[in-house]
Amino acid sequence: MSISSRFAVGIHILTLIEFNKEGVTSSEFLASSVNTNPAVIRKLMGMLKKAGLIEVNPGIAGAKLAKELSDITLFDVYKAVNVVQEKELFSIHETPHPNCPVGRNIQNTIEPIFTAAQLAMEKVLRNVTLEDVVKDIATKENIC
Amino acid sequence: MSISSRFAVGIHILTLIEFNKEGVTSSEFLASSVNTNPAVIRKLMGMLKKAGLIEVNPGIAGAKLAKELSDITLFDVYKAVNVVQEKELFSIHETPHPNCPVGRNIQNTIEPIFTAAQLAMEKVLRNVTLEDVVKDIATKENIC
DNA sequence: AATACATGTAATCATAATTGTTACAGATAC
DNA sequence: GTATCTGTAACAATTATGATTACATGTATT
Repeated sequence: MSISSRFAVGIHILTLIEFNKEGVTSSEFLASSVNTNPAVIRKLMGMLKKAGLIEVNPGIAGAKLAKELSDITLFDVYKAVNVVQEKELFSIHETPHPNCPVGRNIQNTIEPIFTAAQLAMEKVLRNVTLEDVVKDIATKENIC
Repeated sequence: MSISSRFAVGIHILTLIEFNKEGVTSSEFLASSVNTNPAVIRKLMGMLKKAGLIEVNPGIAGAKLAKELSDITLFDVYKAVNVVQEKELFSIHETPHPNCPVGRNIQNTIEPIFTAAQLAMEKVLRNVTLEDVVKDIATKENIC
């Protein structure tokens, strides 16, 4: 099991909008860089727009960032593209048998541990911004 | 997307083996508590056995723990039941376009961040043992 | 040996999520 | 009005999950 690549593609989209900020960043342009279908990109753009991360309008070509680079964390993107729900990174079997001491308690015992693990993962994402990503790529391209 | 309930069920199995340590813990008995099919349990028992967490033998009813409770972490169970591969909690789109500065760098830039997030999650699992789980349930049952 | 019962394992199925594809409606600019 | 873009829905291919059935294999008991 893996978390959907919508997350990675969402980061790609936002990063490329920044790199191409002087130009027009259409869904087709983005799709070419990501190597996927423009409709896939437009669906993701809709999610990013709904989350207030980009500005994009019907009929008008190109998307723009709606916030400062340093003000968008990877956690924001992660939430925007809806890859993992709150407290649902781990799934727990639904109906264990209530006549068994383990069966009737396992869910309540495990749930806070799973939630803590999920939060620890998400904390890492909160501590990385798009600015970090853009700068890292700029460094790799020697254009810093 | 959620991580397979094999993980939660694996914890359930090991915990119930401990609670029933005076008796015979067969796949049918476990299946009844988990509320699933015995064949599902036997498949998981095979994984737990392969990881050295339980002892179980063909033809002989019942499974036993192969280690001390305090010596089995939830991370051990997580690895045993094979729910998430190393560095693969997050998936990254495979073939971005190499002619684009973002396309040719995004994978290498994102991968260490994703790995760090996965490791943070797994660290929480490493710090919880089956003993913790068993004691928590015992407390809830007022049999501590 | 024969029987009963357990584990080990493969095949199959229903369901759900993901990703890509096509198509088209609606909005904008020229 | 035409061209171009976004927004969105419908559909298909692929994959993972979890349940189910069936049966081979191993052990204990009689």
